[in-house]
Formats: sequence, structure tokens, C-alpha cells
Amino acid sequence: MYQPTVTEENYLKAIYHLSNTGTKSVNTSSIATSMETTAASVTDMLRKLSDKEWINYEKYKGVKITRKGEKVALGIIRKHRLWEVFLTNILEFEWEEVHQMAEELEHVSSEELIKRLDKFLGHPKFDPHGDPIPDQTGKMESHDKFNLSAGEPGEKYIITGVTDHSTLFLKHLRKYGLLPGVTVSIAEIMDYDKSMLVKVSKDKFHLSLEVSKNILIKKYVSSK
Amino acid sequence: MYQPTVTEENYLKAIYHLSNTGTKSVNTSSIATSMETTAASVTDMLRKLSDKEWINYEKYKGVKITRKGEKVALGIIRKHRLWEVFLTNILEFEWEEVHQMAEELEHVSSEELIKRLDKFLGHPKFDPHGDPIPDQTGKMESHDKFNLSAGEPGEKYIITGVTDHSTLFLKHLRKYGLLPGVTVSIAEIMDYDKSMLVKVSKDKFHLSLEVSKNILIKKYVSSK
DNA sequence: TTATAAGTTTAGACAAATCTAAAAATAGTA
DNA sequence: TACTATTTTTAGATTTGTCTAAACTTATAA
Ligand SMILES: [Mn+2]
Ligand SMILES: [Mn+2]
Ligand SMILES: [Mn+2]
Ligand SMILES: [Mn+2]
Repeated sequence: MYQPTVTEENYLKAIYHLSNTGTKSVNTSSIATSMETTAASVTDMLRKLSDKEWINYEKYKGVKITRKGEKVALGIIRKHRLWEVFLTNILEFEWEEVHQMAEELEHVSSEELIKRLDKFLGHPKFDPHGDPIPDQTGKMESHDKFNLSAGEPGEKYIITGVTDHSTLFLKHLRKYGLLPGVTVSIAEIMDYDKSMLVKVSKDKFHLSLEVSKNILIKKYVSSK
Repeated sequence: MYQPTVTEENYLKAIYHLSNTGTKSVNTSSIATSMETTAASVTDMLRKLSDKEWINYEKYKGVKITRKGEKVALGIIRKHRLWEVFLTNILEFEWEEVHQMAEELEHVSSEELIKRLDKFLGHPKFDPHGDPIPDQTGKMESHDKFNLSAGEPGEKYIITGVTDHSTLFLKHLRKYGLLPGVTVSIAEIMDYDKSMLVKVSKDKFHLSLEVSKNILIKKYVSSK
């Protein structure tokens, strides 16, 4: 049908993310915040996206992404995350460096390019931040993940991702080797401030609640 | 100082190419043709490029690219050609497929990305079409190339590039294995239509003047 | 050398995406 | 319920890059 402009792609991606993976309805001001623009500009754009049937929009009632719109959003997210894998695994960037570049690369339009990139990278299922990569049909691994802050003393977990994607946070975690795939065990949780003492391979260190709340984990299981 | 928009980058690249590698002055209509736009639009843009000191422009007198403008153009050309190498050598696209994708990829802004891509590709000196890749300072291998149509019977040559970059032509050459690096010897040149009989490894075939005029070669030298 | 053709610039308009300020609708609360 | 605060939309501009049509400049050639 229509093909979205770069700006329309960015709006659809933002709306998709704000509606936590495509379900609930999103209001104008939250889109404005996430797009770093004004509510007035968002209203203008919502009308256009609605005309093209990528969202359902009623004045004052918020917006819900349509199946069509979701397809566009997932296509962009797929490209974004595959390029992030390329940048870290092949060009050896650190995980906190790749997001801005991927924001540009995700708009390169060729479907064949992304198909071959996916193949070249070995069909990765997750990006460097632990976020799942949608396949060509939009399907992806589901999150059965929970926060490290909800973990229990004495238990062993595997890091699967983060909820804060800021450069500052990612850089901080990398210093401690706290990356997706790494095993952590909780030695102790302090009653006073809910900070925790964790063990990562040979090292032991202290994580504030601030930090542990933003790390996603799954239970450790010996094989696979 | 300023950083060019995607459109400005495309104009500067076109002007650079039209002035055969940065020397002679270029007129409005040739820019319009190469950008597939109107002379009026070009005039509008020339004013902007001139304000930003990327070109010297005097009304009705044509335009010459400045040192600054040349630097911008060479940066884009470097990115374009490196991405073309990536697409052919790594993602295994054919040489006639890569140009359109490179037209988009060349505008991805990160300098660090292109530095690492260059390194990953092994600092290639030529793109898949035989065009030289400028280094970070804008320097590149010079063309001591000439047309196959000027070659002599009995002589052996190495293909170094093409002057027609159209998909149709590139596809045609690939069918015969006429790619940069390949050795050809001229068996015979027909008096009547200047077509030539050439030998490429075990195969012998006929090339029209139309074709031989668009193939660039250098003399064959046994070593290197 | 003057008429005509070719090339170039200006004038005025438009679409996309944005903004500020003002008006309108909805939500929260006394 | 009625007032106020918050959110959202509209109105009117602005910027970038584009267009057509008209005016202007330069080249060509009788
Ligand atoms: Mn990212
Ligand atoms: Mn990511
Ligand atoms: Mn090209
Ligand atoms: Mn090329």
C-alpha cells in the first residue's frame, strides 16, 4: 500500500514500544515525550498515520496501533536489532555504542539486504542488549524474564537483558562484566536499602537497587 | 562547520562527479539532469551550497566545487564504495545489485563506523566496479586506465573497471565473466564495425564497439 | 548585428514536518 | 456538581526541498 517515510517509521516504532509490544492504547503526550517533540506535532502526525491505516485514532481518545502498523514497526525493530548485532559482533563496537548508528541503519530500505545480513550473522535471536529479534513474519522469542531485584539470595541466574538502555547504564554494567549470557548468583540482599552482593565468575560486588531493578534475568538451568 | 543534509550531500557528489574529479566548472542543467530534477530547483540549491562555502557560484556562470565541498563529496564517495565492497564481498550480492543500496548507506553519518568497516574489509583500494576508494584524507589511486576499444590485437590486458555503471551493462558483462581483475587478450579487431574477438581464460567471444568502449583496462604485466 | 534559441534565474506555490500560542475537551477534586 | 488543572487539538507560521510558469541572460547563427 503506502510506504512510510523515515519519520512515520520512527513514530510507529515509538507507538509500538509505548504500547508494550502492541496491546494497550497510547496517549499523545507520551508519544511527544518519547519522540522529543511537541504534542501539537504529534497530533498532526497521528492524523496522517490514521489516514494510512497504521493506527486507530480518535480525537482525545488516544491511539492503538493496527495490525498493519505493527507489521511496519516490527520490520524496523528487526532491522535495528540485526544492525546492532552486526556492529557489536562483526565491527566490534561495545554494546553502549551501537544504538545511535542502528537508529540510522534501520531506515535503509532493502528487504533483501536485511535477509542476507540476517543469514550472514547466523540468524541471531537476540540483539546485544538481550532484546529479541523479530523474524521476517514479525514473530520473536517471548520475555519470560524478570528483574534481578526480584531474585532470591543463594539463587543462580543468567542475565538476559536490561530495561534501561542508556549509554551510561550500559557502560556501567560492562565495567563489571554484567552482559547478557553471564551467570550471577546472589550472595546476600541488604535489608536496609535492598542493595545486593552478587558473584560473577570470580568477582564479588555490590549492586544498588537502582541497578538491580534494570537488569533482566532468567533462572539458571545447568544444561542449555 | 555546517553539516550537510542528505540532499546537500547528493548535490555535492553529483557536482564532484560532473566536474570530472573536481576540476572543471559545471552548469545548472547538467546538474538538473543528473539529479533528475528541474533547473529551478538546482538554482535554489546552488545558492544554499554557496552560502555554506561548498561551491563557488556566480549567476549564469556555472559552479566550481571548493576544497571544502570536495572533502564532503569524497567522504560520501568513500562511504558509498566501501559499502559496495561490503555488499559484494561479505553479503555476496552481484556487482549490478549494490549501487542502489549504497546510495542509502552512504548517508549513514558515523565516521567511526566507516573506519571500522574499512578495517574489517581489509582496507580495499577499489570498489566492485573498479572505482578507487578515497582514504580518510580523500586521496585515492589514480586512473592510468584506458578503454578496451583502444587496445591492440595480440595484446593482453587486465580489466580495471567500467565507464557505464548501468545495471543492464554490468549484468551483461558478468555473464561473460568480464569483471575487474580478469585478463583478456584481443585476438582480432574487425575492420568493418570495430567489434573485437577476445579471449577470456578458455572462452573466446565477440564484443561490439558499444561494449568495448565501456570497459576500462590496463596493460598486462606478468608479476603483480 | 540582430533575431531567435537555449539556458538560467525569479516569482509564487506546495507538501512534509515542525513550532508557538490560543482554544477546546477531559480529568481531578472540592 | 462546578471549578480548576491537565491534556489535546486547532490556527497560523516556518523551514526544506520541490514544482511550474514567466522573466531574464547568454549563446548561435542568419
Ligand atoms: Mn537500540
Ligand atoms: Mn538493542
Ligand atoms: Mn555505486
Ligand atoms: Mn561503484
